[in-house]
Amino acid sequence: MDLTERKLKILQAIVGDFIHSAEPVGSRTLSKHHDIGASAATIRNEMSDLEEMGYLTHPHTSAGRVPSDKAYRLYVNSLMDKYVIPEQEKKAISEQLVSKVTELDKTLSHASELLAQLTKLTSFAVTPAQDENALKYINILPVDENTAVLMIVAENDRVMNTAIRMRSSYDAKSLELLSKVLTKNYKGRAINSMLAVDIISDIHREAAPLSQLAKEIEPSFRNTIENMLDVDLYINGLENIFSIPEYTDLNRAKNFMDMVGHKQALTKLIMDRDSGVIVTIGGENGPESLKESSLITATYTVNGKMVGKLGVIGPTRMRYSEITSVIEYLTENLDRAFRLPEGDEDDEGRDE
Amino acid sequence: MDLTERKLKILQAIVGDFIHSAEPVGSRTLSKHHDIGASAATIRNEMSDLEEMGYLTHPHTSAGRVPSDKAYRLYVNSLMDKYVIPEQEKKAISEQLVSKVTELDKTLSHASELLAQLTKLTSFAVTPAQDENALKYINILPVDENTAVLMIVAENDRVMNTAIRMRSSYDAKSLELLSKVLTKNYKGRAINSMLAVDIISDIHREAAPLSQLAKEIEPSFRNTIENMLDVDLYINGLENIFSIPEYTDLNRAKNFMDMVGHKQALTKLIMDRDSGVIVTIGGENGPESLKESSLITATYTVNGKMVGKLGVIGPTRMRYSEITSVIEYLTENLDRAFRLPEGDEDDEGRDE
DNA sequence: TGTTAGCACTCATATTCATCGAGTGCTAAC
DNA sequence: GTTAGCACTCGATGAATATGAGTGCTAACA
Repeated sequence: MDLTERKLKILQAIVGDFIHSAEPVGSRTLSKHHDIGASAATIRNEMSDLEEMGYLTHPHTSAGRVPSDKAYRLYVNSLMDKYVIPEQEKKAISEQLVSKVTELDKTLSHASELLAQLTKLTSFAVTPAQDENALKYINILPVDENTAVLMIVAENDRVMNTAIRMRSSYDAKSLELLSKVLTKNYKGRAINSMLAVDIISDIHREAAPLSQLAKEIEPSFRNTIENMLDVDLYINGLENIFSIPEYTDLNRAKNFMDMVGHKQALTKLIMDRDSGVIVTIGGENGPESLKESSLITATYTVNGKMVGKLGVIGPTRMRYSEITSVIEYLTENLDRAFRLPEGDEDDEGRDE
Repeated sequence: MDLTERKLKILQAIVGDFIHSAEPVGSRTLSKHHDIGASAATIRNEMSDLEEMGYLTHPHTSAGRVPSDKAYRLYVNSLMDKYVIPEQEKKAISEQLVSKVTELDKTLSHASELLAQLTKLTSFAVTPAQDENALKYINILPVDENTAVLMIVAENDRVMNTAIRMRSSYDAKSLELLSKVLTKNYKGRAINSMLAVDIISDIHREAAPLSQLAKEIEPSFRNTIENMLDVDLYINGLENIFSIPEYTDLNRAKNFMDMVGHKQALTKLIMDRDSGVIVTIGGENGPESLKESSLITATYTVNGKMVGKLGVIGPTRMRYSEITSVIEYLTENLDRAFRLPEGDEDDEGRDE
């Protein structure tokens, strides 16, 4: 069976109506409210065909039709109109996101809030993954008699540090030397590759007198690397799901919260997605807990290098057109906010 | 009217029953299940008195009695039995909380998770406020030609830093000098008092040649101080409220999520509470959004100095005895986990 | 051959009504 | 002061019924 022009028109009308009403769509309503150019009876026949083809389902015999994941997919790919964001909303978004690059975390958390507010869904944002980032600088600084601070700077100037309580007394010169050796050794290496490094033997081989110190530093070093690799996940707008008919069923609401509560799993899921604005619908998401939800994510970049994600999660019946547009516009603004003001550097990722 | 022995007994029975059943308690049920030593009719009379005194209410004429906030308060203060935590649960808690002081954030977030799981309520934890903490060390390190890192260490060895993109070229000597002057000037000052400091004029007065540099550093300095003063709020167990009868009403659930979603307000509310295990019931909480909830918070200390809070939030009908015990035990363990292993320092706060 | 009107049938939802029972408050007797 | 007895209240439960949007099928039509 073919997807004729008319079938597409009907499908589009059904998806569009259902997205706004959350009510199964019947043939008569459709013929009245849309200019299909066919009677209710004809539409009924077409609907029956569409159901056979897997685009529609039937909650029960005497109810109207409801789009399947497959229908939403078709809708998103080719049926939906492009949503045009009103100028005043654009302006509001832009104004909210003016920021300094040093406050990445706050800006991001703010962007997530904004997204929840704009879409009236649950939104999230993850800080950029540092995995592939290169180490740039390692320094261990004496602070007082028994404290030093280990500081690791990545190529993108993200800094992470840990205070170290020194067991034995130490001398500043050794620390300085150790810092130099460490920087020399590991500068340029990807941060995630550092977990596999055995700094104790490396130092032992190269600068045996520093061995003891290296041993003492090692756990903190490892720790700091791990912390650098961690990303944060911000979630906002959980309360919004209560205004969505799909979640008036307590069980559904609970499942939703349960799923969102598993931050680790959610973070991984989000990070593993492709770049750009990506829509996944119901079953396409994989995990059982997301069978009735859709995810829309987008990628933002910091200074053209670090890459993070943000997006929304909601029922499969979602205002796809509007939301993809908003997310896209939001990330464009984030990219701009996260671009270095001037003093660029020896890298790609400059396009304006 | 007096709270006779019998009235107290009845009140205790009602609160105890209601906490577990969530159903209004009637006189007959009470006389059957508890050894009050009076008939249902007598109990009825007493209940009527208790209602008049404000300890009980009536959802409707023909329903049993429900405790008021005032009753819960009396119950918490003097009626409830002390809950004894089973040894095996104690062991489980202790094992979960072994930690290193360097990973305060992770341990805390973990403690919050654990608390949600143990209480089957919504839990939260805030990182310690740094307001009163003293500055110990300021350093601005050259990283490469156009980047430096500003690092501020507090007396308790919490470190915060920001990468600074230098506008003009700078020389390492000046940075070092500036660091020294800054440290000398501000060492020992409370972090929150630093927001009022005008480092530009201070430097101008003391070391005029560094003025230009100070100007360049200033925004980052301010920023870093602000970041140090920020606390994080972890929330867990949001999904738990769906198993609580009080929140099967969608509206209540939404209000709850709304309230928890206002993280700033919630953080402030938590931080402003007194030390120790504190219970506030319904209207005692202040804000309208918490009129039907109770909060239990406790204080943990890091190395006897920094002080943070954690706790749970749930319906006023809460297992107060069990939960206060669990929170108390948990914070004791946290205190232990956050105590420095050895090499103590020149300070108070050592008690074991 | 595709389209349409007509009609019987389905089934979730809303409404009404009676019943049930836990609980109260009051009275009168102990 | 305590208790038994009793009328009364009122939410909850459940059966019976009506409603109506919607379907699928058939037969007529262009």
